Amino acid sequence: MMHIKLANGRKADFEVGANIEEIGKVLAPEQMANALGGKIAGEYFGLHHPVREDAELAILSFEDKEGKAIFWHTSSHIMAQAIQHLYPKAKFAIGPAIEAGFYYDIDMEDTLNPDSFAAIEAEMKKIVAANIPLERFSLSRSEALELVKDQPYKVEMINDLPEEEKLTFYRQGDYTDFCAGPHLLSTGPVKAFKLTAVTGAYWRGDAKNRMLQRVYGISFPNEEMLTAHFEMLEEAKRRDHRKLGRELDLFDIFDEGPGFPFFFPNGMVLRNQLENFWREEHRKAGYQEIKTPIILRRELWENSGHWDHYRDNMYMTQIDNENFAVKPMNCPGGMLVFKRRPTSYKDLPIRAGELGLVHRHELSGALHGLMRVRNFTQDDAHLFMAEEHVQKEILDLIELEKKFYKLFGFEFAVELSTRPENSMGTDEQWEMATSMLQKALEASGLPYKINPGDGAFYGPKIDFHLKDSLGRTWQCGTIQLDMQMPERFELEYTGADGEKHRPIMLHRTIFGSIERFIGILTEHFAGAFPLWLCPVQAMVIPISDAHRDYAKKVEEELQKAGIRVEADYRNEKMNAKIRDAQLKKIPYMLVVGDKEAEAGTVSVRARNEARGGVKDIAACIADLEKEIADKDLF
RNA sequence: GCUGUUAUAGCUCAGCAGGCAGAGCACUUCCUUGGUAAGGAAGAGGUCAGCAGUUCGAAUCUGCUUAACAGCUCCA
Repeated sequence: MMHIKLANGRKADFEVGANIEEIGKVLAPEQMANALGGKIAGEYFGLHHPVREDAELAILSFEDKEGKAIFWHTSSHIMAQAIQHLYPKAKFAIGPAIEAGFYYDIDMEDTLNPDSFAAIEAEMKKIVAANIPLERFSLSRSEALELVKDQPYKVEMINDLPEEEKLTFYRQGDYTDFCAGPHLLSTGPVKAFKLTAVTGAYWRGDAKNRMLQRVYGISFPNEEMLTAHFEMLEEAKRRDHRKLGRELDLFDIFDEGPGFPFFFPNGMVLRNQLENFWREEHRKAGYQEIKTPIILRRELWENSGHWDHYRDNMYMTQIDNENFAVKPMNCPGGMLVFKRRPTSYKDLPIRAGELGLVHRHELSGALHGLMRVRNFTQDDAHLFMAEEHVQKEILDLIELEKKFYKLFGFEFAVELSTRPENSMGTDEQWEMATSMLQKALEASGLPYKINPGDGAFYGPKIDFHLKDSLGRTWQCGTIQLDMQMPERFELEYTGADGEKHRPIMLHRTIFGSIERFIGILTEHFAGAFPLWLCPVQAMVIPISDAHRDYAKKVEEELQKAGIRVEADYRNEKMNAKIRDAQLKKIPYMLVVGDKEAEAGTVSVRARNEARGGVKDIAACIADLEKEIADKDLF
């Protein structure tokens, strides 16, 4: 016998080997109608799973992340079965659950497109209606290879597994898949589903391999949830920074410059506010500011290692028959600034910030609004220090990053990226640099995960990732520890001992790229920026032409106080002016008519309708100034 | 770069299956002078992304190029 305790506190003894479904029926019968699987010691399983020892068990439903994964994984098998029925020659690769939905990678001659979906969905509907049970079984390697002999990708996967690995299969009717699971007990619960896209994806994620067809889908236990999901996607589309950038006249990208964004007057206000704030915070944190050229001689890039490791992404040019390159990173210029004169240990740490415009030749298919462009401004800084400074400097940096993200209300995920394949330096240097970053991360208490092989070619890094409106994450902040550049550029400082020493260098960004950050910011606030960032902070709305002069007076008073104000003198009804200001997401509308003109007041309407009332002009200015100074998030 | 989809007015889109290019919003002018999300009328605006081809005739069919979107790869 074994002892099972449930999350609801109930417990009982069971025969060893009783499965999760049987246990659940005894201990939590009321949950079993919606049960999809179970979780034991952090691992999740299907209801099939036999339990063999004492355990604490949680029953999983669609509400749980793991429950969704089980549901979607089975949905992917249902789709694969339908595709097998319609395209018997299809070769199947992998078909997992993802953060929202599932996909299956398939290799076949027929090319699928969105018009193919209706037939596949109809076939899936039959499979769901038949409520086919899923059966789990294990095979020896030779039996397994015999079973999948017509499926080359499955053969390759089996051959790549270690000899002793248990090979499990799931069978549902006429479809059998080599698969670790877990899965639902049958196909019936997948009541509502939709195929969403078909795209190309390289086998095993390697661009050198064959490209397979990846069919994406999403599924839910009922139609209402499916509808709600697509409504949520519609809402996300309304927040898309590319759309809002055009609508709010902030920025855009034209055919004339793919990946090279334009900023319009409204966008420049936003951008300058961010840069002003950045400068202020960095002054307080002991930074200097520099600016280095965007075109520099080829030899510099050879020296820095960019020529060997980054050449494909660099734009080249010639000046007077000599070779130059447009900078893809700011560091080499920063090195020259450090080297311009001898440095004493007393000067360290030196923190040199640069809002540096870099150009990188990104692949055309990778471009994405402001999030992925070919020229962008990094809020870069290079910190030069002795080894004893390193821990404190990294910790201070982590605090500075947190301060920035907290101000905007961003959630962020932290990763520690380690040595990539194509990189410079010795193993010893990399280990040392990585452990210094990791030590600081541990001390900071921030949760993080390791991202193996994703470091820069010159050193490991701590990355800060922010989410866009669809939940896609983008790297923004980064803290990189570099032991290569100081060596390559022979940087040194004179120590207290009179000897020359090599400084350690940190590269870092907070916004990452101002462009990307503005993209994230736009989606995060759905274009309704906090007051201090708004291109237009207040719109004066005269009710009729008779109030034009008073409106002008209000406009001028606010302008004198440094508030970004406009007035709408168009020959339109007040309602129309309010509507337009509201659509432009202007935070405050100051309506003025006879009453206000007489009393010297304004009638304040807030875009979020949370604040308002009739105020003296002076009181209105004071309130706006306070909110601007507080950088209040409402 | 790769796979799939797409490209019609500043924006959002219609134009069924080849036969004289359309709507709403925005813009200009006129009328209207109004109290918290759209007052009315008229006007102007397009080499249907570009280049070839098929056809008596192409926005519509075919090919190539360019750009965008989704994903892969890559990255801030």
